[in-house]
Amino acid sequence: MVNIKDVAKASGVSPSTVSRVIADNPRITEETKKKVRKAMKQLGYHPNISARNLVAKSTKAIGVIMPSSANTALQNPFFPEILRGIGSVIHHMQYSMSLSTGETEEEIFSEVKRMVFGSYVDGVILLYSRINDRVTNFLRKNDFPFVIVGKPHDHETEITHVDNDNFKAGKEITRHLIDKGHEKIAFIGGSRELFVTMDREAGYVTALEEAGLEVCDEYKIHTEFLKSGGREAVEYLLSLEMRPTALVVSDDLISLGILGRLEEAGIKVPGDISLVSFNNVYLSEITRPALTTVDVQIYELGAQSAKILIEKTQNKDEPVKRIIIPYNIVYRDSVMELK
Amino acid sequence: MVNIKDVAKASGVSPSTVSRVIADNPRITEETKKKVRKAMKQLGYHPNISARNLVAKSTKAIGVIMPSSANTALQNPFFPEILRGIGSVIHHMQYSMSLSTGETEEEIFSEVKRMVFGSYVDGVILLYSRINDRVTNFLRKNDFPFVIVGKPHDHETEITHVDNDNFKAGKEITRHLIDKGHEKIAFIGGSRELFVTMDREAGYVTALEEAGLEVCDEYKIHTEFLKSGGREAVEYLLSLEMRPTALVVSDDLISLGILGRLEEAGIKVPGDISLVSFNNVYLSEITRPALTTVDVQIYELGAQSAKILIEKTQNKDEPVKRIIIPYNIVYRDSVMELK
DNA sequence: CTGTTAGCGCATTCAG
DNA sequence: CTGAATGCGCTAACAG
Repeated sequence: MVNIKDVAKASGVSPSTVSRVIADNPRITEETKKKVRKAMKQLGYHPNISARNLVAKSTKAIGVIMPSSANTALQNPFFPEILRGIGSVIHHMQYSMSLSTGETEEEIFSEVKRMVFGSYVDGVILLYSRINDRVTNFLRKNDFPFVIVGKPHDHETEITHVDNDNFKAGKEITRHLIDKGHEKIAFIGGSRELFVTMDREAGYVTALEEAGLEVCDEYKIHTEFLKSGGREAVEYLLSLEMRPTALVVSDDLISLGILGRLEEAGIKVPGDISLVSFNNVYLSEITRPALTTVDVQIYELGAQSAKILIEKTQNKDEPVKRIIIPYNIVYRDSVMELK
Repeated sequence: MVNIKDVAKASGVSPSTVSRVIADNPRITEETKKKVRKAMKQLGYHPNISARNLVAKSTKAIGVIMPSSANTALQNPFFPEILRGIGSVIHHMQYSMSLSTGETEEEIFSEVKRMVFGSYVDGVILLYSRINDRVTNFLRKNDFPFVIVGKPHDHETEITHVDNDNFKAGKEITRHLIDKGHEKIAFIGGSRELFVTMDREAGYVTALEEAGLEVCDEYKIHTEFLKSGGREAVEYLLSLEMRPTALVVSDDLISLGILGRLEEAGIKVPGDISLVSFNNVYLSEITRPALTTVDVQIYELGAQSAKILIEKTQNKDEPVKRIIIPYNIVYRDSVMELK
């Protein structure tokens, strides 16, 4: 491995000069810079990151923590997309990205500890948010730079996070259904433990109330994320004497399952039941019918969180921030006007 | 930041002893080990990775390179799943995983260079395989440990890779259709540039030939991966005077699109047309109908590639290997017997 | 069984 | 504008 000394020797300068050339230090003559760079190229020199990290006390690397992958949630196209967003800014800032590999909560926690204590990364992005999460608490206690994608469960005002206004989105998309004449509207969401779900549901409830519509608990369904494609949810729904005419579903992937189950039961979407959902992943365009869904700009969610995290790592006393990514509703074919 | 010296001082031994305790060197008394460990805990000591990497000349990190994400291919649930597989073994080997962040081919290439030259990682996993790929050539030229998931386009016998027997799988799944009485079977695949596609297609062709069925070019369709959910593919198919009664589709996600377009056209699956596909991602279970598909064991593909790569990094002259992950066909509801 | 010494490759004082 | 010296935190060779 060719090192800084070799380059120094080859170009007839000292190692420190070479170091300065690497950093493009303005106090070095263009002439010597050229000379040195030529030598670097000839020898095929590339600075060693570990050595550099050691002295710089920074790795220019960001850790990205995925939720524990015990469940199938990870197959949600949401994740590749958010990784793309994160990757984009990380790349352009010349950082690198270290992805969590643990499957259980326990594994993930020990991994984060390694990342933090071992100075693997300068900051961490949490792709989930759980009540009383060990990782979050740990990061806070150690005053380590991190951001959460989504809404933190505790200490919301003390944790930098990037999120959508899920309440408003839930309200608006429900409102859309109401505008189309629907009155019996049910909500199907994932785990109650997720803030996204609850916020969207709260928006749904508010829209109903504001329209003077009845809000009944029978219409609020929570299905284990993705579980058997929402079969029970649909069965339950169909068993109701007052069948809803429209559904607000909190995730496109769940919608896909619902769609299948509905069709199985011979119920047409949007003919018999209208459906709206959230996220606007690629899927929602190719399902039949194509979904009317709120585009939460997943890519942007990732990009912004990376951006703000990097700022934080570079300036420890950046204020706590809360970034709200705007959403917009994509109208497609899963809603029908009720006359 | 508390370092090895502090621990040494606090426990009344030398730094090297502490170092040995960390490595659990058997030549150290249990007694002193205890003493030192206690001090480590008290001080909250954790070894600094960069320093260790510097002397060890190894980072215990693996780079994972995704295909350029200009297209939507990345939204394929295939990727999160293979990352899980890779992550699993990486985690248990106490390695870490660095994910590529570039979007274009160019960006990715420069990133790989950084990884390799900067000693960011000990080895690289390529999640794609392209003809005359710069990254592959670069890695080969520099004799840097890497493995390809899928079949290398060039120098197949010189590149360690892990793959399925896509030819055989293609043949077998087509055979299944034939056994069910189908004779007019079309193939819908992604880009011709991908070996997976071509191998599966070759298997399809062979099955047809072996059964004495006619192989006609009109039945071989290649659609830009995912493009508008395979709309043209379906339109084209329906325009044929000899409409196929069954479809072999090279990817579950494409199948989803096809399913939608077919239904749009009022064609029932499997009633009017049967369909089989590949990968067995979560989707294929919740579509309607659920897909008969070949499970290529994505997770295993990832896990094995990580395993063999780590072996390679630890022993530079591991022989070139080729690992074939067995597939198995999952029979669901998208095929109907033709009488 | 443990301590001393040296050095990994680089960036950064401090001199000049 | 450039060089010499020092240290980042750790491991390994060599003594003892």
